Amino acid sequence: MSPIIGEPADGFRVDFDSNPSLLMEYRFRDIERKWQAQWEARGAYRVTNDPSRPKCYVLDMFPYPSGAGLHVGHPLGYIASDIYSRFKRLKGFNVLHPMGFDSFGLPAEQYAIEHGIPPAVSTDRNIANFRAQLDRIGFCYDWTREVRTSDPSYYRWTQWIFLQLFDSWYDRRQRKARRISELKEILETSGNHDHPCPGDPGLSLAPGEWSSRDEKAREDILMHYRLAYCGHGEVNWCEALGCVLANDEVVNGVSERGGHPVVRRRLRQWYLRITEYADRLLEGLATVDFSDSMKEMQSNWIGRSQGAEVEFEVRTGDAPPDPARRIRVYTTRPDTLFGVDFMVLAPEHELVPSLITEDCRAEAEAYLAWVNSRSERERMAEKRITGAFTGSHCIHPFTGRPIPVWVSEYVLAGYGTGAIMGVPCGDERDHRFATHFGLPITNIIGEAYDGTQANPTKDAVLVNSGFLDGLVMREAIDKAVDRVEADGIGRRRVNYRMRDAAYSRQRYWGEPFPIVWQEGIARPLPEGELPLLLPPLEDLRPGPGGEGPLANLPDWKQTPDGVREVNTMPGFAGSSWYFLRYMDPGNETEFCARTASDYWGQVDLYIGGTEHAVGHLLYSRMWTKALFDLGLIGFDEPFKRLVNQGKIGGDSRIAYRIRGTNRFVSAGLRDAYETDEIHVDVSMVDGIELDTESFRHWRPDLHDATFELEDGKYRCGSRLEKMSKRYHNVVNPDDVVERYGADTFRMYEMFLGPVEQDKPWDTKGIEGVHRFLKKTWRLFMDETKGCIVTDGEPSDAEWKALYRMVRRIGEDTERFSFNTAVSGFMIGVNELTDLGCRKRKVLEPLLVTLAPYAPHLCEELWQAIGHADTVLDQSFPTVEEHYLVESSKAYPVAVNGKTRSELVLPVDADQQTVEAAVLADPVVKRWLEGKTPKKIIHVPNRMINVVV
RNA sequence: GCCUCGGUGGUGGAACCGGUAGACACGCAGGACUUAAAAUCCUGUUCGCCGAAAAAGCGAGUGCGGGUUCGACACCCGCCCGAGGCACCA
Repeated sequence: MSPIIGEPADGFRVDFDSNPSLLMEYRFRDIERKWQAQWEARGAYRVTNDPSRPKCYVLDMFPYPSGAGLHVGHPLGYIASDIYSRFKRLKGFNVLHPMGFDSFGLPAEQYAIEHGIPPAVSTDRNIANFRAQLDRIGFCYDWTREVRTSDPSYYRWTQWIFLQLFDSWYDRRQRKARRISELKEILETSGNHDHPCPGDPGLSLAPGEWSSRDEKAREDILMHYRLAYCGHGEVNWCEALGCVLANDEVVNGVSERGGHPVVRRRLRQWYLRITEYADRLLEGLATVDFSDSMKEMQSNWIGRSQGAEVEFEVRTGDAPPDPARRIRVYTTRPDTLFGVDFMVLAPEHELVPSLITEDCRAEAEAYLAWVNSRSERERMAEKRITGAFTGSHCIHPFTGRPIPVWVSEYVLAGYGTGAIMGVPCGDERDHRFATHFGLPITNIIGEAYDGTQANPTKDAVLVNSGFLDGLVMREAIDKAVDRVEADGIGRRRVNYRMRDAAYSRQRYWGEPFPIVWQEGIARPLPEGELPLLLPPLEDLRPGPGGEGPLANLPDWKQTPDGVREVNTMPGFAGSSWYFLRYMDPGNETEFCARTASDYWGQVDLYIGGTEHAVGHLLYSRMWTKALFDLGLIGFDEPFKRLVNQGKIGGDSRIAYRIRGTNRFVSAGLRDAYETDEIHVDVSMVDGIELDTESFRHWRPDLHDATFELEDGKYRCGSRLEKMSKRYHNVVNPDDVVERYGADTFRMYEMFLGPVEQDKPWDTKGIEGVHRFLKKTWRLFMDETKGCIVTDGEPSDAEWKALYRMVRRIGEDTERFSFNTAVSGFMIGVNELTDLGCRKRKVLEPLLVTLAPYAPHLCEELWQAIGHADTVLDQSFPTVEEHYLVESSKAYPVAVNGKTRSELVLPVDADQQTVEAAVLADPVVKRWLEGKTPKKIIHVPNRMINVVV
């Protein structure tokens, strides 16, 4: 990484307005400052909702305004979307390209606790800093549409949408959300027979039963249907953070942030019933343009599996079978039903205590106690096979064979039914279990099972399988379930890995819930009382009993009508719908007018990182579907096309300190010593050469550092790793913009490689792009003569150079290939330079084409060649194809697939002409060695191949 | 273990549908201009062989091994390596 050292070449400043002759050289700093101010003053990026024009909605994932500010990796996606937006504007679209801030969240709260600065204050400060950094890069955001999730005028509507979800339930028959009032009617007139309760599957309401329940009981039932509901559940409790974490915030049993241990705890929590949307979220992926890996991640997360639930009767000792004590297992392989050799229940399974017999009690209870003593983390990390026999048996429903029932921690209480049937010959894990405990193994797949390893095939032919004998497993699946259903011992069932999303946090810096608890009933605040403001609070420590900091405000918590909910909403609340607010940001009576959302519709292009693959994207997709179901918007997928920008990695520089000394040895010589690695701040290094003076002044402990040089230089080691303060390898865009200009920075970030790809930052290459812009400048301007653009008629060669470039830029920009577009500009400008082209008719369209990439330079030159209007609103040039038509083509001529010669032939030459020309070619003759070719393949406009 | 995406010169990368591999840059080497530097411009730059050199030529070459094809970086089969995601999910 190249350092940003010293003053730039043209360091002195001159007032360009009073001294216009100095504009003859490319003074990017003055030019950029001038046009940023003018665009701002003119409202050049103001967007109106104008239904008479075709729309294009280009959106960046809005940032969390962290205190660290932007590094060079953040703007990558912003630049791509900015270029695309400007390009679409030139193509005649009304482009919505807004920006805002996801400004609620944990870091600001953490910062407040550590430094005593209120989150609202530090957040404002960070936003101001972000805004300044973004502005220097010259983005075309319409800042009048900015949203901040922590602004009351915004979160008022986050609260409002929450209330809509609270007032909705999911009708599985109609596959859509409906209002709670409609549910009440249904329950009242016909009970819940047609609408089983998602939150309480056992609930059965006969017609008429509804009205006989008291209000509390009715509200409890409704709560089990609501899309936003309050429930008690096992949650991921993190003692260190004093809060509950969502499943996707827990990684391997520790918190994603901070890596603190997480344990299971039962708490009252708000949830979003996203599981009801599982199928639609899955199906919606087919209608949307996301990358394969993104779709893959989402469907993995949803984790749909198809199978059957089968009930097994239990026999404990001599007691008669008890229909209430059946074990329900979930399996995706009902075809292996005859291969069941044991049952395994999760230790938490409710039947476990009643299944343990006297003979087995000591051992089984010891096992359960052991499991209970282990944290979730330990259980998940466990690789050994453990378990205990309960002493009870099941009866195989088809063979009557007794099957031993075991308990083991590898079966999860929360997935499926919390019980599985063990089929050792077909399942790897079951096989290990059976072998470990010496259980007999039934083979139902004949030779497909080798006796030592399970075979999970679906293509073997079943044996030992009663009515399934002779069938291929794949086909036996349906047959088995048909029989299970016919015999009334089970049913088809679809299962999901995804859980409902935990929607409350015991935190301060988030949206307060517009809910008041009244004798155990959650009462929504009337719409007119929104927003429910987040009260100012000094002390942000958690409240008592796992409640959030708001519980420390008794006056706020207690209202005449009851007790306020003191939890706040999670980070994803505000970000789940922000793309709608940009459409109608100032609306004080609606979250977004239907006319606005009908006009702008789906986001045509959404750019952001992969890290939001399952969280943010699934939540906002679900919110969109719910709002659509309720008729509040007209589309049910928010993002038509998603592009994931790659991460820009840091290129670290490392110095080697001889152990136990303050002497540093150059990288090439370090093998002679035992050394420790020190990450050196990249701003002190030129290439790999360390500026030893700056290094000495970097930290007090380095003042007396000494160096062992090679060739008079101290060379650093280098390593590619994450761009992070910790490694001192962060490059700030401000520095790059100051040294090379925003236009160079924009184009260089694009030139680095495909946007989707991860790549290291290397400042070295930026010179090439900067040279290109200077070269472009010199097409228009001469240092001594000033503007040198002429009015003559361009030559065919000049037209051709222009249109070839325009065509390429148009195609590349449309398909997001910005790196090749930049190279297309370079080729075009090189050609025009070689041709000495100064013609206005060529150079004007060049400026328009380049404007999305280098807006400041283009606007300046646009003005310099005599325009009073802005280059931003011109039309993208139309390619005059006839200048590009070639009459002849230099064909590569291959003999047996190897290129040997080149022949210039007319493009429309027929086969005979081509063959004659080829055979007459001396090089071809030499390779033929007098033989007659078998065939001459001629692909017009491509190549010629002679087959001997 | 499973899934997805990758692997091309010293470096970043290009080759869009199976048709001249290495565009465009960086770096490096040499040169011009200059008192000098910056800036700018020119030439060369995949590797090996042949050659004093240039030109020309020959051979190899897109992670490895096979295959399909007149022709493969691209398609098929089997591996290796890297990045990311999922993972006792029944």
